[in-house]
Amino acid sequence: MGSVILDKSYQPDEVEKRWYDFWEKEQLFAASENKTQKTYSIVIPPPNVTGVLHMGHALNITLQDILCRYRRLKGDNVLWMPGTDHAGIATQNVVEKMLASKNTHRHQLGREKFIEAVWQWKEKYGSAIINQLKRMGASCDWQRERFTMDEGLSLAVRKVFVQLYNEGLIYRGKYIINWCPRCHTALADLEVDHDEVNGNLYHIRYPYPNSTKGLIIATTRPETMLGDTAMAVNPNDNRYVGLKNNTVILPLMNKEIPIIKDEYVDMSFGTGALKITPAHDPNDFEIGLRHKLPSIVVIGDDGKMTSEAGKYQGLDRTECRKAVVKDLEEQGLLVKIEPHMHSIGHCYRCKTIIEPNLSEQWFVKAKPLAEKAIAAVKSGETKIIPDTWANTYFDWLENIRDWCISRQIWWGHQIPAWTCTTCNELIVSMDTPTSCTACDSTQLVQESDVLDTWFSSALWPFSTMGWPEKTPLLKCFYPTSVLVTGFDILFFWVARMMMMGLHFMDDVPFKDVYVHALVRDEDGKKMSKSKGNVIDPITIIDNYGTDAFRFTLAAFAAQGRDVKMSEKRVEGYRHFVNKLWNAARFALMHLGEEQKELILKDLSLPDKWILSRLYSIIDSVTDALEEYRFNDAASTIYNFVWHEFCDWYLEAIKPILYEKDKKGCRTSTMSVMWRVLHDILIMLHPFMPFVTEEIWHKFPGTEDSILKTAFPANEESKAKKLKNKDAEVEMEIIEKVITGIRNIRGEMNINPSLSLTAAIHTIDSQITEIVDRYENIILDLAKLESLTVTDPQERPKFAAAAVIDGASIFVSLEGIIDFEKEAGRLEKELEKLDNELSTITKKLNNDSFITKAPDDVVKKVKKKYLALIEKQDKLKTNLDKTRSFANN
RNA sequence: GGGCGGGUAGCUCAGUUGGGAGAGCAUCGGCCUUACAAGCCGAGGGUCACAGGUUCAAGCCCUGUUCCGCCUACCA
Repeated sequence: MGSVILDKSYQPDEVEKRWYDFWEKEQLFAASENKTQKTYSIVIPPPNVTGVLHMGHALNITLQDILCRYRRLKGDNVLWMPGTDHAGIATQNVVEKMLASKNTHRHQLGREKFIEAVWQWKEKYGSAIINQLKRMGASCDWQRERFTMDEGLSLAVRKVFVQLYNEGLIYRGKYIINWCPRCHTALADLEVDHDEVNGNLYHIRYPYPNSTKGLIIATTRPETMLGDTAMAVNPNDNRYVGLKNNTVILPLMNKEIPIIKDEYVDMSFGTGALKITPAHDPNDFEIGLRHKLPSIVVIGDDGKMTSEAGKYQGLDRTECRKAVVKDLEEQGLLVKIEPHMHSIGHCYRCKTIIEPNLSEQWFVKAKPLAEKAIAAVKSGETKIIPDTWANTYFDWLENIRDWCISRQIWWGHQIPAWTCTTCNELIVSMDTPTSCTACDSTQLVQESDVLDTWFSSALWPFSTMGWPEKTPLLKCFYPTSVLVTGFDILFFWVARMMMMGLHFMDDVPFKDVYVHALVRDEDGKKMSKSKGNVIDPITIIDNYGTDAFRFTLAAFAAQGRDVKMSEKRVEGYRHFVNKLWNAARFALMHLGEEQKELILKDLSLPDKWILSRLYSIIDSVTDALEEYRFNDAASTIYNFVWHEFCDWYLEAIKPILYEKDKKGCRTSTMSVMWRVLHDILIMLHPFMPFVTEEIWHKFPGTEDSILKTAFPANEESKAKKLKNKDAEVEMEIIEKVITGIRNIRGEMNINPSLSLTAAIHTIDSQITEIVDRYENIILDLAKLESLTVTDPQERPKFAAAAVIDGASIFVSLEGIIDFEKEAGRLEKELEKLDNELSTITKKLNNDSFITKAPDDVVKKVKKKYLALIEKQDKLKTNLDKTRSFANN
């Protein structure tokens, strides 16, 4: 008897902590830097250091961990590089809030003190997310954990900046950028979320000088008119060809501004006249450049009107709009207000409405970098999976605009540029210069802006591996094998890593990009704090265990489809974890300590069958994982474990284990049970690391951690030998006999404890043989007292009949049979059969099907037809008999 | 405006070269059968969004319509 008795149900909490500590202590996740083995590497999408784990991380981490653990089991030298991102604006916001609660402000502290405070904050809270990743079971190489603000990574940032500047790919200039008045910084175009809002279209008359007549423009932003420096019409617009006036008066400001002609103006919109505000609209800015118009900044960095706005100075931009509209109305210049749907940009960090503002910023010239990034995916050097995302990737890169990389915040990599206050020379350098390169002055002031956080994360795949040094790590693991990420950062991060990787490493940063979906709530809505539909992964883990949670995520992670998460689903997979646990519990009750090899002598049919099935499952799971079909892999194992291994195999071998079946070889059967469960544990390990490790250690014939074992593979000729089609066919016959009998029991409401006798009528020698040989399996699983095989003869009267291919089974129900009920049951069967038969008959009566369909298809259909006819015949006979019995 | 994805059982979804419509959960009926009631056995339930087309054959391929979701864009 068995060596270890497991508890009746699996208790995850204690197990998880114990094994994670063990794995870390033994350094089982550590990558080796010598390149003798096949290598496999992934860099983690670094979570924000301020962040807490959400569902998106949970899915992302689970998928990466499945890949990493799978690859280790396959024998690869795996590096999973972990780390966090300094998340400039987000982190600064958090710390500023903290300061505000202490009634202070960053400007009160000063830059240096403030940055110090952020570092302190990071040290204190920055490990929260890392600990949460560990609770997910993430098998990262924690010794190598990186942070985007680490010294090494900061050096990489400076190096990249200086080189790009010297190559002319970074420049500084005064352009319209997206300004967040609340975060008080410029943002890249990508960092602006556009939302449709119900706004108004204000029609305003700009009078000609000394006239009450004038031109009418339409605008959604009347407050910007204070900064208008022209009015524009299309040169092809007939309405304005013979225009006498070439100026209008800007209302409220009482300033004469020119009427210019520019083809940009859309003649079909409104009156075809457009007001031009070069300092507050990107298009107007371009037009302003073309026509050498002055730019007047009327809205300041704080969102309030500047002194250029005259009497509106100091008003907030929203208040100013109201005031302007009111004044225009009073002066009779407001023609009308129309409701107008349009989209408005919001800051992606704080949701404040973005202000397009003229300001001096740093930019990356993106086009040349983008071209290489496009080519690498076109040529297949990097594969995007699912490939539908490649189109999105191309579309963005092909239309890319220059990337504004400077941010007016303090937390981040300060731009390595200095201005000489004496001669105004701009110096860009890796190291802090001591004197001006032009005039030798020592009066140098460093650029106060910091870089966009995504600038440093774009370097992540190589900066984490020690670049610009030529490290062994880079040699081993760059390019990385795959990047696993959500589509929401395809442009932010993936495309930019491609650009930087190709430029600085001269090679793609990853061979595959696996783009997974978003996790939504059970109604398919995006989870958000404001909606209150957020499910906290840690709560799920507390309640259901990490393994159940991970398996749920994997099982629902179908390519191209969002994951809808609900506790109920996790609960379902917790049952699966428990099922596995109990299968192991059962096995361990029988297995002895000494069990450690597969014995192939005297195998029973269930043994041959389950081994055959095991080896096809190994193939399917392997293929699915190689192709990132996580849900396929998960459901394949799930069905195998539950419905084949537990429902059929373990039940079928009970007669042998309990030595009721004298013909069985108990030793061999136990070895098969051992081997199949052994391989199941390994295959499930990437999905459910904790429970598999726990069982593994109680399992005979195993030593050390399950992480150190090998994934079952089919390279051996053994696999070929063990795949056994005959056994699968034979087992199917047994299953059908048993199911037929069970069906009768169920339909006739016969208590399972009641033992019955049954007879099988058949002339099929294969069925006869199998039923005879494996009688006790059938007796056991169908709860029969006896089963006799006979040639077709007079059917027993008090019996219910089940018809399968090639045989009728009569279950003796003497004294309990209800002929009416039995007739009803058979009629129902017959009806189903008739339906099937009619479609198949139609096919066979169709000449073109016979002539045009491939032979094997026709053959199959004919065979099916014959089988159905035979079945129909038997059912009819049985029905007739039953009816006649009923009437007697 | 452009692009992408989706509409299959009550719910969530699978369905890999076109050839017998599936799973889980939920529902109904029967069971504490010595691994598991977080379980076992059985059953019911679908015009595969709609309309055409190609084909011997369409959930799958083509065209159109419609509904939903997402991404993207400087029409004031």
